[in-house]
Amino acid sequence: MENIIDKIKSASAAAINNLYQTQIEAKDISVNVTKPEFTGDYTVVLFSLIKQIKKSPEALGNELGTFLIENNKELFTDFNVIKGFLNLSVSDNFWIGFLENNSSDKNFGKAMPTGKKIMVEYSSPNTNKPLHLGHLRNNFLGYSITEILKEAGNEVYSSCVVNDRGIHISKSMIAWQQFANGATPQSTKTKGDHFVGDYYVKFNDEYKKEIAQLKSAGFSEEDAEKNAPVMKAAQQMLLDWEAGKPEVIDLWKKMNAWVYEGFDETYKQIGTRFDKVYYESNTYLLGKDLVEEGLMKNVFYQKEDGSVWIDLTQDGLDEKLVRRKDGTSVYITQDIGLAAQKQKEFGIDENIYVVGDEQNYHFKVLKLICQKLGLPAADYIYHLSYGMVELPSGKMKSREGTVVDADDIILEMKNIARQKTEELGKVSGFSEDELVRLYHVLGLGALKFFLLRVQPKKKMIFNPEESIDFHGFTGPFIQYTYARIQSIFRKISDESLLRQGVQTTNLLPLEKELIKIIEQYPAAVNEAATEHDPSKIANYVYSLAKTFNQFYAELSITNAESEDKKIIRLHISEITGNVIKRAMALLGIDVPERM
RNA sequence: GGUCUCGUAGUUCAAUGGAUAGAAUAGGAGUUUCCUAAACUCUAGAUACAGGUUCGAUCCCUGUCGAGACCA
Repeated sequence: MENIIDKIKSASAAAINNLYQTQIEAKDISVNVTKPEFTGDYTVVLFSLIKQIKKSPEALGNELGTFLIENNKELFTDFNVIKGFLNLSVSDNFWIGFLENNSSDKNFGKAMPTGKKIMVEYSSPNTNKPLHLGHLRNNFLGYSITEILKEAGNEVYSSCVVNDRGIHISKSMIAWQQFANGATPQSTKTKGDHFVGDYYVKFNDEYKKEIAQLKSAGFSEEDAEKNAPVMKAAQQMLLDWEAGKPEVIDLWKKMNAWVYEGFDETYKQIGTRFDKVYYESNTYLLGKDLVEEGLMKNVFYQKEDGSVWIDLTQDGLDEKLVRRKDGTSVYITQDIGLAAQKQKEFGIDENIYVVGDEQNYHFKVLKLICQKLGLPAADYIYHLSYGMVELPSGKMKSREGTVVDADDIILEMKNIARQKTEELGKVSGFSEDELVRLYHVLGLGALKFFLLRVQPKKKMIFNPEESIDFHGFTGPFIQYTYARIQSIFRKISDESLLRQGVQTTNLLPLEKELIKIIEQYPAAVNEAATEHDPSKIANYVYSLAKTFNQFYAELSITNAESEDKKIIRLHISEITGNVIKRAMALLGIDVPERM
């Protein structure tokens, strides 16, 4: 359905066509929401038009305004021209009609199917350490963009590539073998991913110790690093793994299973799920055939030592290695292979990677290579790049113990939710189960909103000293607004009021303001989807909740001055609640009926 | 050294090239016989610097300074 701004654009284009016989496309006309200090609802910016239509902005504005009102009597009631701006007033009837058509539509905002298939790859953890705050940003972004793209009418699959092989895993394995004495997550009552992560840390401690010993025995720094026994053991273990040595494979499976158990618990908490999980241990050999193909097509070339490269200097990048001289592949080779694999398996039109911005260069290269190889959909590889989550002191560093652990922060958020709720004392009559559920919804709502309200590409700062707020531009603020609305509907005795038609013909400013914001919801979803930016939804839903709270504070709903006003305000409340719930769901955030 | 990203109130974030740069938080002052005060109202406070393009620049271009990432 065409929204009001698009309507104004096409009406203006038609009017210009009619008045001046000048072809202007609707999309080239700029229409904004009118600033509150001026009269009107929407503003046509005239400056850009006067080059083609040789008129003064005032004359053009007046002629265009007159024409628009004459020919769209049901839509516009009035206009004024100030400098180069044509301010149009939209009739209350239009808004009331919009409200009647949509107020009880639970699916309001869901776009018509586009027929497009999109894959979103995100999360992609390593199996040697537990998740931290940065991973949460990744997971929330990936989940949210998946839901947003669905809402915008696409068929979306989410996928995850688990980095389950390589030297880092071997390190944890060696440390466990040497120091664990057979301990398990069960025997130590430790969550599996933390358990394995502890041995990764243990490995590094031991490695440092050995380096220090070797150095004091006269080794150079470099030689010490190479010859430390634990490092040599880890490297040997990786070779054994590649050779398929049974006891190594068994240990590897056992330790990965512990990690997966831990991850599953966290994923369940935060609501992450995937349609398809790839394991690098299965995919790391992909792409080898594409190297051959690339050589045949002369996309790649071979150096004298036998290594295979691609020359991207024409595209402003460097030369990139795609196969080592010993025949082993590099990271990007398997990424190319996996991109082709996803394409084959799912027939996707767009391939989105949610990966941190330290890999910007990698994805530029990946896209270029795929394009040059002529892989289908290579043009629609999109790197949804996001900035680091930093502490006030700078980057989180595991070596300095400044990593904010995902499980810890989730637990802390829930505890804050509990504490604040108890202080307010509004939850009498809740069972213990309901309370636990509420703290979960509030704690995760605050955390998710905090991480999603910022544009992905910007790095963000998290200050653990000042815990995440529950007031202002936050998840709980919006959840609270929703709970208030539900409370209204619990109180009204006569449900049939909601099925009655709206009789009012005039809207108060706050009533109209709310309807106007609601009308923009589908456009907001569309914008978030095309820009791959959940923060657009966060900002949108916040402004909706904020405006509703003003409306709620100033106007009485259940005790409205007339029956008609009561009915229309109930309709407004209902659709506001629906939109808040839908928009929050796009961020992966649940809303409580009471809080 | 090369490439890329970012620089907006004390702090954390907004602003398809459009009007007097919005919020939140911290600060100051208020609002509760009536739908949930996790709310609402008022107040004070910012575009790193210098050029350029444009009717108009926080946004585009160039340079400087500052923060970060990647590649050696």
